[in-house]
Formats: sequence, structure tokens, C-alpha cells
Amino acid sequence: MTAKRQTWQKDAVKHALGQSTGFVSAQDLHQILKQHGSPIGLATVYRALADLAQQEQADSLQSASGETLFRACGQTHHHHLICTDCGATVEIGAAEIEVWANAVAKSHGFTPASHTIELFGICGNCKH
Amino acid sequence: MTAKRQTWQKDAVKHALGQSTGFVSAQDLHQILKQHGSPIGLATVYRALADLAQQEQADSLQSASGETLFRACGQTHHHHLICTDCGATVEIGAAEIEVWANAVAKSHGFTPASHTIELFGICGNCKH
DNA sequence: ATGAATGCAAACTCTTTGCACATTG
DNA sequence: CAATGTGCAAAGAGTTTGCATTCAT
Repeated sequence: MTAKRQTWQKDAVKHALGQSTGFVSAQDLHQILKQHGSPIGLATVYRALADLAQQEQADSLQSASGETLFRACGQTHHHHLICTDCGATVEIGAAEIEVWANAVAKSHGFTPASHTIELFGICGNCKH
Repeated sequence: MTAKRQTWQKDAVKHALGQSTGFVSAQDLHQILKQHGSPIGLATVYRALADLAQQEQADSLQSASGETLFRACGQTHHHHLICTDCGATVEIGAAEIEVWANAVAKSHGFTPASHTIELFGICGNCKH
């Protein structure tokens, strides 16, 4: 059978993913790991992330720029409010919206799975 | 100044996009157009789509495989409920969510601008 | 020992861009 | 006419893969 081996690389990727807030790209993770001294390869990061996603220990989604972003599962589910001027992001936890999303999906005969919500605007600082 | 010119290429892309059901990638459109005899270039399709998206005459989103998908869109502001299995999409108009989005942005000191909401799930047909 | 995992670099796919030429207004 | 749009091909960005080597079991 498939005997998964435990390597420090996989642990490093998993840990770095867990430390990150929100979504991170494979390349970001690779950068972070190297900055912490790991001589890990980019391809390995991609492979480790694919494994984690397959084992459902990580969520993945596509960013607007075409990157695949990953997030450790088990974190509180939240969304982002992003300043289109300076790029600042605020995390939004919104139980009401989760409920709404599920209700909408069901009303159309869908089995709710996931959703992406991103709000854009101009933050207080940039308004001045 | 910048005077947009009308070319048969832009019309062709717009028309092909309008004819398509659901979302299509730029490459798909290019294929379709060529199959219909248009000697249009791929880069031109990308440029035309970027224009349409900017003029808000087209919606765009990222597919799971990393492609950017486009779809002609009417005037009404709406979001999508997408089947992760067959790709079927349902348009959702949700006034309540617009209100919520603006309220959240304001509560964080942001001036509301826009937002993206995508719901994913499995549709009735694919459930069986 | 033995084969799965890694690292490197080449290959791939999708998208963007530079530049000469055709076209529009 | 002036300059915007197009087409081509080369360049970029992100991701995957082939292969020899390393390493967990």
C-alpha cells in the first residue's frame, strides 16, 4: 500500500501553514520557510500542500491573480475586508453570512460546500 | 484622449461570450471563434475580455484549474452559486447581502466599494 | 535494503507584453 | 493622418514532472 513517510519537510510546511493567518500561496510558504532557514525546495512545498489538501487538512482556493492559496483547516472560518488603496486586510467573522450562504444553496437544491466572500473598500487611513 | 475604437474582433468576442452558456475561458472563446472562421488572435481575445470585464459587461472568476473564466453579464448586480461537480451556475440576487456588506465595511471604518461572493456546493443532479 | 520523498531544472499551461503593421475615426 | 488595435512570437508567472539521489522505515 501507500506508506506515507514522515519527513521534516512535510512537518515544516504543515507548521508554517498553521502559523499563517488566512490564506497563503505555495510560493509565499516557500519564502517563509527559506527565511526561517529551511533549505526546502519549491516543488516539495507544492507536493506537501497537495498532500495536505487531499487529506483535507488544508483548504485551497484560487486568488484573483491566479495563484492557488492554501489555509490550514480547523481555523475559524472567516472572510476578508480589503482596502483597495493600501492593501490592508481585516478579517471578518460572520456567522450570519454562513447561515445565509447555506440557506441560499439549499433553496436552489444544492448541498452547501463552501464559499468565498471578499469585501473591498477604502480604509480609514486612506480616506484622508 | 483615449478613444475606444470599434473593431470586428471586439464584437466577435462579445458576441461569442453572449452565445455561451455559463462560464468560458479565454482560450475556449479563442477556439470557438477560430472554429467559426475568425482569424482572431489569442492575445486579442484576452485584451477584449479584459476590456469587457473592466466595463462590467462581463464577470470573471477563477476556475479550480487556474484558468480565468468569463461570462457575459447583464446590468443587475448578482453573485453565483456554482456546482463544484458539473459546473452549473445559478445567479443569486441578494439585496440583504449588499446591505450586510456595506454595514460590515462601515463598521471597520471602510468606505464600501465592491465585493465578491461565490457559493460552492453540489447541485441536485450531481447529488445522485 | 528498498522504494517513497526530495531537489533541481526543464517542461507546461495560461496570460501578458513588445513591436511592426493594419485600421479606425 | 495620427494613434489605437491587432497579430505574432517571445517573455512571465505559477505549477508540474522526470530523474538521480537521499532517507525513513
